[in-house]
Amino acid sequence: MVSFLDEIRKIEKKWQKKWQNDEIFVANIDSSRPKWFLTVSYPYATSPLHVGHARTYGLGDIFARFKRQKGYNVLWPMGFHITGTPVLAVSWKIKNNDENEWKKMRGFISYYESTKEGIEKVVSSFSEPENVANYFAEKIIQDFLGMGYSLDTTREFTTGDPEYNKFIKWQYSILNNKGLITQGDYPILWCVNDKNAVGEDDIQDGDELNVEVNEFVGIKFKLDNDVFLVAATLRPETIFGATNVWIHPNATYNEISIDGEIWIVSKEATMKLLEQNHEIEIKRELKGDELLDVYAEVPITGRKIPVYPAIFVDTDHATGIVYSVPGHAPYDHAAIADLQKDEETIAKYNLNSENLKEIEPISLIDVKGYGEFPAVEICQKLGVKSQEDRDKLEEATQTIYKDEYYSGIMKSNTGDYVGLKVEEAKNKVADTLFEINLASPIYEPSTKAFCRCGGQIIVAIIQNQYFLNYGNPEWKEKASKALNQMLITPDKYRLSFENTFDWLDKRPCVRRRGLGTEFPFTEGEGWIIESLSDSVIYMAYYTIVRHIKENKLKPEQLKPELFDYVFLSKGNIKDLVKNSGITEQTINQMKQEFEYWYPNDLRHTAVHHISNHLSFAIFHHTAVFPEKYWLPAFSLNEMLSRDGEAMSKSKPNVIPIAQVPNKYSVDVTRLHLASIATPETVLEWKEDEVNFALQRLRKFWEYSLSVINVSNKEKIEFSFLSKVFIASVKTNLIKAMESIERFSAREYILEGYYSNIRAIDEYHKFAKHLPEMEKKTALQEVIEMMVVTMAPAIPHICEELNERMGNKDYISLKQIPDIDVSDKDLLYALQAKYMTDLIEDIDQIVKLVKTKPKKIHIYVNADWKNELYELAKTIFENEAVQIGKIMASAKESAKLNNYMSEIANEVKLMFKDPTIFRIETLSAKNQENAILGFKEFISTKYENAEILIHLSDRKDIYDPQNKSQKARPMKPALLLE
RNA sequence: GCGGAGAUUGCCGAGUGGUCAAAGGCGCUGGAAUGAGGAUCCAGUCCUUAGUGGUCCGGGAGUUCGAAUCUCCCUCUCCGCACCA
Repeated sequence: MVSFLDEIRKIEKKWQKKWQNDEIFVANIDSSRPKWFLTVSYPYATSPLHVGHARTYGLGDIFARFKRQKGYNVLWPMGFHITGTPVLAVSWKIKNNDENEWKKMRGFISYYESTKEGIEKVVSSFSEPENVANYFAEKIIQDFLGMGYSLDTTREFTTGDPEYNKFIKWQYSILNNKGLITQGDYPILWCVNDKNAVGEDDIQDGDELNVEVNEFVGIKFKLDNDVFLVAATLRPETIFGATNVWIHPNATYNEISIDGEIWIVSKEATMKLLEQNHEIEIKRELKGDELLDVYAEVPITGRKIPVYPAIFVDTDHATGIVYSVPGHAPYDHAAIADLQKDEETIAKYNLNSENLKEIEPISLIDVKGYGEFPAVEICQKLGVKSQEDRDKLEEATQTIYKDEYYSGIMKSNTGDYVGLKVEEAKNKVADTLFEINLASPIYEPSTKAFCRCGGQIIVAIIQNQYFLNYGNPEWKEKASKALNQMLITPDKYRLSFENTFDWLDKRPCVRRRGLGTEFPFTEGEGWIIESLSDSVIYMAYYTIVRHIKENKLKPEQLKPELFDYVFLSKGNIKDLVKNSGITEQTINQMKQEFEYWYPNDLRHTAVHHISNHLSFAIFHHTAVFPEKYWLPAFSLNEMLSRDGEAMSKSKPNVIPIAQVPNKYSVDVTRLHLASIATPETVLEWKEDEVNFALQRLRKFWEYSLSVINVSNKEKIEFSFLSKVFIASVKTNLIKAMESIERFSAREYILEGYYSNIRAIDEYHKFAKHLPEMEKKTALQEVIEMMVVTMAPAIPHICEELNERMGNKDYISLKQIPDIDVSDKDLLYALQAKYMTDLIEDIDQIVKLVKTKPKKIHIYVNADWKNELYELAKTIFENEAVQIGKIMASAKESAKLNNYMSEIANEVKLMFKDPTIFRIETLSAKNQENAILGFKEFISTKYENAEILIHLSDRKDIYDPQNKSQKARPMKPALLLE
């Protein structure tokens, strides 16, 4: 027997093939229909995609399909990102026989190749970067089509295409013309061996080390001979507590002439400074001990302090010279304490021991939780014995740094900075020092790190680096205006954009490494446009790429004037034809297509792009295009995790898209991914829960098949239960349609699909006694509505059902009709809810009494109670609920003032739970009708108990326990006998 | 560091001023079916009760006729910030 899974898997493949063969998702200009242009960010082609990506693309597909079925001419194209370093990194590692990379790639390729030889062959081919990109681009598209995505694949391109590079150059010429590109110095991580910039990829253990650039303040301590000892610090505010300077006695130092001054720094530091944009000449080399016991002048305070030896000084860290603040720096405290009792060293370097003994810590910061000298305190607390207790000293330093930074206040001995928080003082002191030219920035990596080539990593300053100036006020303002007009969904991400916009400033936009478009203003110098610039206006390129390919246009034909004309309507077509050699017809086609499709109506992507590419996309659109082409809407979703860890390409917890069709099923996975959580939550993938989607899909399939061939020749008059059923389904579908209009795919599926499956279940439960033909006809009506409305989510199964219903058209292209819900339908839906509650109540009591009732008396409330509830609802719609007010109003009501004593009691009850003033109620008559409609079901459910309905308004009803009094609208009273 | 988001019943995850004891799933318990298991189906799953009552949404205080939802404080968790994309 063929299992359901096998069957739908076959169906999925069948329809994908048909869609492709008939090219039903290829989009062309059609001015008779409104257009809708969707983009989902193109994937990076260095690995196969996984179900986490399928969450993002799957949502996009639901939107695209929905719009298509709502009468829009939908364009959803796909391209590939291959620029930047990743492709090269993969290739480099494969070429250099990096074991891990080989292993990783073998794993990836095994999704697609079945033989060992096949896998090896593909991986070996990755030594050529273009093979990496081409292979994965092809596989990713294959995976996408295998998920049933309704892509227009005729517009594929990669960011490495030479034609595309022309487009990016055009973008940069516009940005440059508008003055949005600026130049300046910029510190970067740099390998001394390669003489090149490095990224995380290039650093040994780069992902763990997390190396950053730190800016130290190199403070200049003047010696008598106008030479400066330069001590670098992250805490310039402690300058007021300096007691001495530390030098490593055995290390080698250089005296250098730098930018017109003479400095002494460690030999290693000299080498680093050479890369940091200075004029440097090395005068001489000297040993540390040559500098001991001389005096240096502290900037700002002007005090003279001695130079002492310390072995904790690391000459490969910053300048290799340290100024000592024993009151607030644990290392300094430990070192000075060591030295003061170290007669041997004092003698060895012939230090003036009286002066040395006089050195006392200086207190300059008030810190909560500490006394005068925090460093001394913490060293005692942690039991630091000497400057060689490195671990403890590290810990002490971290703790003090944090505590002083957040809660420290500058003391009275700190000149202009008295009373400032350390957080502020730190920068102010640094600024002052820079101003009076007694300090200079020194850059150093946050951690010692080495390049994969073995070279040390330092910080270099790139001069005249190019930046995109997102800080440009006019640009920012324009972008903010664009943002304010946009739809962002879920809306909570709007704030993230606003914050990003706030801090966005200059961003370096050229790179030394990686694939990409050559930077047009420094041709031949080896500068590449940074790769995010490839991803900000490329949506426009989709509209024209087909014409470039079909007409085999050459890159050199794609002159800036062409793009100016097509995108901005600038220039003269005759000249353009002459200059480019492209026909007038082709140029006009490109222009028309752009103008037809643009703007990009919705861009859907994962949230982690907010702070970069999505924000940049807004910026660049405002810079390049006129307002009518700005981006109107973004929709976002979070990522996917498994076992609590983000599913990411480099981890073993991934489920590749390639395995979805056979491991699960496409429609099941689509349904699950879109409905299990709202887009803004990180979704945890659980196998067990996928199964739920499968069961529901099967149920839908079976229900559908059971009515597919039903043909009802005579018109069937639906009974109450059937009407209620159809009304509930319609109400659910209306909610579903409203949801998907807002791009809430989860609600759409929950309401339109899961709720309706449940409604069908319920109907079958309640309507057992109805004639078969009526049940089938009602179900058929419902299934027909569901097949067309749910096709965007589960297109394959819906196509199949549509076909089996005898239709020749594609459900993927079929219009979703407007669903009418009449007042009558709303009433039915309310009655259904009323009955669900009532049956639950009966159930509850039956369980409590533990005997089987022979008679079930249902007491429907007196009419005046509805009147009272309605009155309360009106009065308290917008104001505080008060008992006196309702009594007074009731008294004035002709209908109610006869019942004032009962009302007094009722109102008291009502006030126990003021929420009661909000509910929708049913009149006694409508309650009765509902109960009558369900009477047979209830009776059967309780083993043919007799159902008796009593209207409390009637005089001589059977009511031995006076239950009728307790009946409330929507809550009838019960008596079981 | 800078900036942001969040904490819901055994777990995941909806709900963001009013039928909210709080959807749905998972798990668990019982039943149906079965050679057994799995899968499936049905029912139950805070406490109490011939019902319409109590307690509850990280902890504490407050606003309101009414708070999971709003405000303040506290505790904890997560995310983004690169010559990565």
